[in-house]
Amino acid sequence: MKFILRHKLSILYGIALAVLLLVLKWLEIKFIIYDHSLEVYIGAIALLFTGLGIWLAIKLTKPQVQVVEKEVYIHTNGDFVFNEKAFEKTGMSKRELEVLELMAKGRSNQEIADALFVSLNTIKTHCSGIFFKLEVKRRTEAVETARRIGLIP
Amino acid sequence: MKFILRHKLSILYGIALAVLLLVLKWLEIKFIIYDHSLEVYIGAIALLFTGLGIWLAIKLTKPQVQVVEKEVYIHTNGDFVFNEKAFEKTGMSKRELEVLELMAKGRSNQEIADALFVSLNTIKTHCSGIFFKLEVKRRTEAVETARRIGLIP
DNA sequence: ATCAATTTCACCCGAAAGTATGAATGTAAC
DNA sequence: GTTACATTCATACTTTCGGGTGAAATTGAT
Repeated sequence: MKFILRHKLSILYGIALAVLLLVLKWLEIKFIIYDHSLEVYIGAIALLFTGLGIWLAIKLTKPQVQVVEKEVYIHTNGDFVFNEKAFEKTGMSKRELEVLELMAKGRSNQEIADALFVSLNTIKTHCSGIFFKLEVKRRTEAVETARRIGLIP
Repeated sequence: MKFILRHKLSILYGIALAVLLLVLKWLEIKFIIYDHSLEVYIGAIALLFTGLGIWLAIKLTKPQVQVVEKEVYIHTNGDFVFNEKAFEKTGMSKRELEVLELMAKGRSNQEIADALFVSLNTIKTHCSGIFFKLEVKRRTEAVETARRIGLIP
């Protein structure tokens, strides 16, 4: 079942191809066996596969994604308010947020590990998750982004 | 979310393998029908016109553009005032402040070097100076301290 | 119960950051 | 002119960070 779901597109293409081959065979019988002109057959093939090509191209070409940045101004009256919506949009976990907070305070991974009573490797894993979800490459960048979208003061 | 992160490469390998299998299957089909010259001819026609169809579709259809709106949060807490007194107390130079500002934006040393048209080593030297004068050990800590004492927004 | 996500941890490796030291400029002050 | 400091750059070395992978335990929801 999972296999079917996962290969939905491939299966669809496979079925389409099979149907096409059937049509081909049918055309062959109709035009060759009854000795009508070969050229009509070839023409039909050409037309059919031109259509297939067009269909394939339309189906398979990815639509170009144009990202339009919509600026959202947030008024902060000095006090920090946690942006719940932004947090959910990132898909970050509670633990990752904890790590992020300590990160923003300038703590090293080792210090964060000690503070949360877990191993250094665990913190590294959390960091990777944070960077991926915030779409950044470095911890300083992560802190900047997190501050901008209202995850940390 | 984490699943994708963890198996990014594996998924790519999977796709590559799938493509390879497809190619193999295609070759098989090609050689099975090899001994029927008419069918080879028909196949060539089919292939040719499929290509034509694809070409036509790509050439003639206007590129479909999918617009994705991305919200960019901007805090309008604009009441940042540079703390001149704190700045002088640190004994930092103008150049070091420049570096600090870029550092706070999450830039890497190399990126800062490129932005200021100096070498990476120079930036490292400046960083050392900044850390010494702010009495910190890491760049994230430096950013936190600088923000706290009012050197950067 | 089982399935997905979370949290935890480990290992390897390469890249980036940071330390230490020395040195060549340029510039402003004394 | 020399003293002091800012700016620039280099080399060598250590530490930290981050990517990629695999895996076990736990939790939460259906």
